[in-house]
Amino acid sequence: MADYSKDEIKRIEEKWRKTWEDKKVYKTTIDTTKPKFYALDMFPYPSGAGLHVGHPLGYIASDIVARYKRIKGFNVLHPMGFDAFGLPAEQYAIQTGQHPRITTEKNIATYKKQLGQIGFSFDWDREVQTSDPNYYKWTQWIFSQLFNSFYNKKTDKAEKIDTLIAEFEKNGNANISAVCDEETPSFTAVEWKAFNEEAKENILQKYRIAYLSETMVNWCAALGTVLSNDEVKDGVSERGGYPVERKNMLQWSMRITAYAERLLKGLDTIDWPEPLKEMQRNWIGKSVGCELDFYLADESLTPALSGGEGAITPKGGYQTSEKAYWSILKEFSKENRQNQTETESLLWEELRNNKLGHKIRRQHAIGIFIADFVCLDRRLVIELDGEYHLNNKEYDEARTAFLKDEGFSVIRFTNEEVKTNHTKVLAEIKSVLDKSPSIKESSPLSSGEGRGEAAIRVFTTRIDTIYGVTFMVIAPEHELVDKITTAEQHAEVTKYVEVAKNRSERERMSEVKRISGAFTGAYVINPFNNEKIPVWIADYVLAGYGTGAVMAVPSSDTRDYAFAKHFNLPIIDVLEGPTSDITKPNFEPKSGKMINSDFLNGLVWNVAIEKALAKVDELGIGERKVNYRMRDAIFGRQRYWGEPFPVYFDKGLPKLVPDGELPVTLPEIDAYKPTESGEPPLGRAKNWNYKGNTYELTTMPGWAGSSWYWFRYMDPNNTGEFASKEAIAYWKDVDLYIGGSEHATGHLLYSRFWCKALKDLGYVSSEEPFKKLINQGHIQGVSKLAYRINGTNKFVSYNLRKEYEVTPLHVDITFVDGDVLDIEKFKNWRDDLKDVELILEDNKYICGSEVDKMSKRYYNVVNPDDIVSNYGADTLRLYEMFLGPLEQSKPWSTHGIDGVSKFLRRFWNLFHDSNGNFKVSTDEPSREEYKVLHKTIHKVEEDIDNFSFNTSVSEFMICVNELSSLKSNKRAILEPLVIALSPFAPHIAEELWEKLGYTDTILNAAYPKYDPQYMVESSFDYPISINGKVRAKMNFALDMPKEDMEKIITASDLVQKWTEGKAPKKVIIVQGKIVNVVL
RNA sequence: GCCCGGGUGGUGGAAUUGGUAGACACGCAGGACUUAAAAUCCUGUGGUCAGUAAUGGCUGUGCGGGUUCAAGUCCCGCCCCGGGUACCA
Repeated sequence: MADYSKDEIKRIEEKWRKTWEDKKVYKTTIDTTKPKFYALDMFPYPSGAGLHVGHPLGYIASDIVARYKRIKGFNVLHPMGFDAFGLPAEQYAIQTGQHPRITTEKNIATYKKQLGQIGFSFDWDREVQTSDPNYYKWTQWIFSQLFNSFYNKKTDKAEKIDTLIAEFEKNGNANISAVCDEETPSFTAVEWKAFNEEAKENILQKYRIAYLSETMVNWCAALGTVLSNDEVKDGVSERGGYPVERKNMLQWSMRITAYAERLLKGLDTIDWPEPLKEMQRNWIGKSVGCELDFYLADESLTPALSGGEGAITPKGGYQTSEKAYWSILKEFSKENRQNQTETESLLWEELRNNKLGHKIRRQHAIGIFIADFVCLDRRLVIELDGEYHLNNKEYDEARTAFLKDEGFSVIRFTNEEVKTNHTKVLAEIKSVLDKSPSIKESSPLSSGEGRGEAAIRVFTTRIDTIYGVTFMVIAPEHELVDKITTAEQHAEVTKYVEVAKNRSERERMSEVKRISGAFTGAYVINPFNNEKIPVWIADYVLAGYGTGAVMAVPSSDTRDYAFAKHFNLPIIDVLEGPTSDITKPNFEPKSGKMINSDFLNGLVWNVAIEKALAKVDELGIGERKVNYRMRDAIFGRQRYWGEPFPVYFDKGLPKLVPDGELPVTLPEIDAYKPTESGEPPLGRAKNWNYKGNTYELTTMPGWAGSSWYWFRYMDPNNTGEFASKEAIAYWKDVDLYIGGSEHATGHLLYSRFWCKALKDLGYVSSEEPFKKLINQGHIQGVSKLAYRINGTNKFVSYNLRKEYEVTPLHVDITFVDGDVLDIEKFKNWRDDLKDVELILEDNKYICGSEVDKMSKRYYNVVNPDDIVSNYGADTLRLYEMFLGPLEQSKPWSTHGIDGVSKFLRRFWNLFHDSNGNFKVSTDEPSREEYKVLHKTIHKVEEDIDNFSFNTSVSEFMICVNELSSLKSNKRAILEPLVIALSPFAPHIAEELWEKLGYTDTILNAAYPKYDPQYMVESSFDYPISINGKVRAKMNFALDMPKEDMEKIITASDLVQKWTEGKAPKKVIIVQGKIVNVVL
């Protein structure tokens, strides 16, 4: 009676989804008696558009694997959740005032309803939402862990910052090998102890894995926030396509660069698609080379040594502070100058304006300290011991030691001395000054010691080509540009720097590569051959990579070549060989032997590099250096809808909210916009503070919550830990992860980073989070187009459009049947279409088609719900798998969905007689029937293991076709078959399983065992090919000796016909495969 | 430009270590059932030539070469499409 009709399908599927839910058949618990399997999908961001047919593609695949592994005896973890923080909900909030939480909750409800119709075996009790305070409590906690960690290069892992502080107290930072900012100053234990809290924290920020720093960020004014590098594509924001500019801001960052090497190496240990690994490798961008100094030629040094504003390096000029501290010290010294003590004022009046014949500066930063008075020319510091100094002997000693190190001598006077006897004080100062040598006279460049101070450092991976260097190029932003530019070139250089600065990133990228640059007038000396080479600036050299300076070798670098050609600079060949000529299209920069290269002549590139490196060492002008393209990840966003930081500011210093007081929940605010004063939206929150201290006002970026969520699924309701030790020990890592490749350099990189950091800190055991990863392809939408004749309200049918100037309009695909437009629906769609005139062909309006991203704005979204209501969930599941290989992108079309729908009906019919009554026979099946069954079991198993779901669906179809023609309805065949099909089409399988008399869910059945004995054949139909072309078939026993076969074949009519009686040259017999007769 | 993928019938796509190219499905054509349609079932279906037909020949996996008894699969040289990335020294 029960036909597998549309209504019946609906009844069956709804019945089972309800039963599964009621019985909680997907509930997963730790079971140490079974091996675990963790099948994970990339959790979705719940957008307002709901699910389209592209979303379930990966979910279906992972669900098949999850169900398959379960019936194979694994304890399967297969969860789902939502990446619920994000920009769209917030943009919507800005426009409408609706709280992003409400938008998000609504969207999640839609997603869950849609997902619930497809029969996924998700354990919804483990659902996570990143915007849930119970979840982001732990995101904040992880942030705190990273804030409290640094990267120890010796142990090659992250460690607690406390151990670093202990080391500072013991030995300063001299012996420490830790990842830190390049500009971190060195200090001794004594100095460390002398630092005030602020200075200490400033140092620690240079080591922390989560840290605050002044950095160049991608600022998107339209979105009112900064974006990470992976969120910027082609100079515009990935979301929305708004312009992005570079801007210096105080920002939270994550020191992912500390993990660059491990992130790179780890790729070799995981089973991911090669293109994706390649993307990560490129993103990390490791290049091995060396840094070396090119000294400025003598005439270029003059301005450098004149002192004053033209000083070339911090140590040689008036800017004697540590660069990293300059911004802080500057403020202090300014303040000090305004609040001078009486004694200081007194002395200053006598020292200023060269009164003693020497230029004296007051409150001047040297290194990390501020000296009261200093004469830079004579390297003398004059200190007054005020109240502060008097009470801190240790501090004074540390200062003196430090200043001596910097080459300064220090004389001290007490306040008393200055007040009571200042003539004597002045006389003493003058005599010391007069006695000290002027540094102008002892040029730092003539002694080996100071030489490095007047050099430009370059990074190169091709030190072997150093004899081909004919000029140097530095970035327009390079710090030495002002210092080395000669007076004659000053105007030109300044102009170029201005132009380069004002060209936005977008312009730089979209522009056709235009060669531009300017000569600075300065020269440097090639340390290998003492050649004098000019220094240019050009924007093809990036300030942010390497040292911001390159040694240009136009004969082996195409950019240098183009530059040299454009500005008519010399070119020296250093490579010889057929592919070593840069002007030829087959140029290969690493081919050929060195020429014109002195002691490197005749060597190949890699040998030459080693020799040249040895020379660099010998000269002491540089060292081997590994550079990474990857930058630290910006971690703050000026947005509302994200995780608040567990950070508050106490006297300007960032402090963590104690773990026990987490989460810091997102406050309610009146509008989701920046404040009038330009603070992030959180600045609007009323009475939102930590014990009176202001909280950090930015929120975490979208990737924060997704960088660890797979751990939370292991133990989602734990209130004491992000996941229990037991759960982490059991579930470990993800065995199969399915999702899109668009997350290659975002989510997938950050997740690996956090996983490694959590491992270093002892919280998890896996170095890599996702052992096996598959990128499902994108299902594209097929848009339908109508053609409006320009300047009219007429539309012309597809094939007639060529005769007019037309503009295509995306038409809602629900108005189109095949290619034919439903004119009525079209006209009623929008007001502006009410009165349009349609030019028809054959009385029809034919639409054009185009493959686009499936998106609301193209009106081409196909909803899985519609497919489910028309065909059922099982058909949707099978069809999406049958579409083609999982990894492949393809446009959606429902052509062929009838095929899988028909297959299910035929499968159903195997269990039913022509009246629709359930009827299976208990007779013993024939060998042939067994063969069909076992062939299917085997092939399907193999296909699932290879994630080749389309071919496994084919195999099921073949199986059903064969069983149908055998009219087989044997229980011994059908029962195992239902189990094998159940991962693909769980509803129909469960229904038939019940009809077969089982009361427990099919999920608890055991996968049928493949028995190869049914595959064993005694004979084989050999294709007989003559000269490689198959002409006939002959049946032979598989164990027949080749010689016997050859005799029969040679004697056969067929062969006789082709050989015309002559003996064949050769007969090749591949047992069980093919026979080839060669004439 | 560079780095990955990939090019197979009208369409989506199959093809272990080289071993019967086009599985499976859609579409199309013909037939059965039906008053009719839908549904279902059966048959055929790469192209081409010969033949009433059974059948047989030639040709065929982007293009041009090569290796091999045998090439969609391996090698060399090109063309085209998709994705990623971009002055990274």
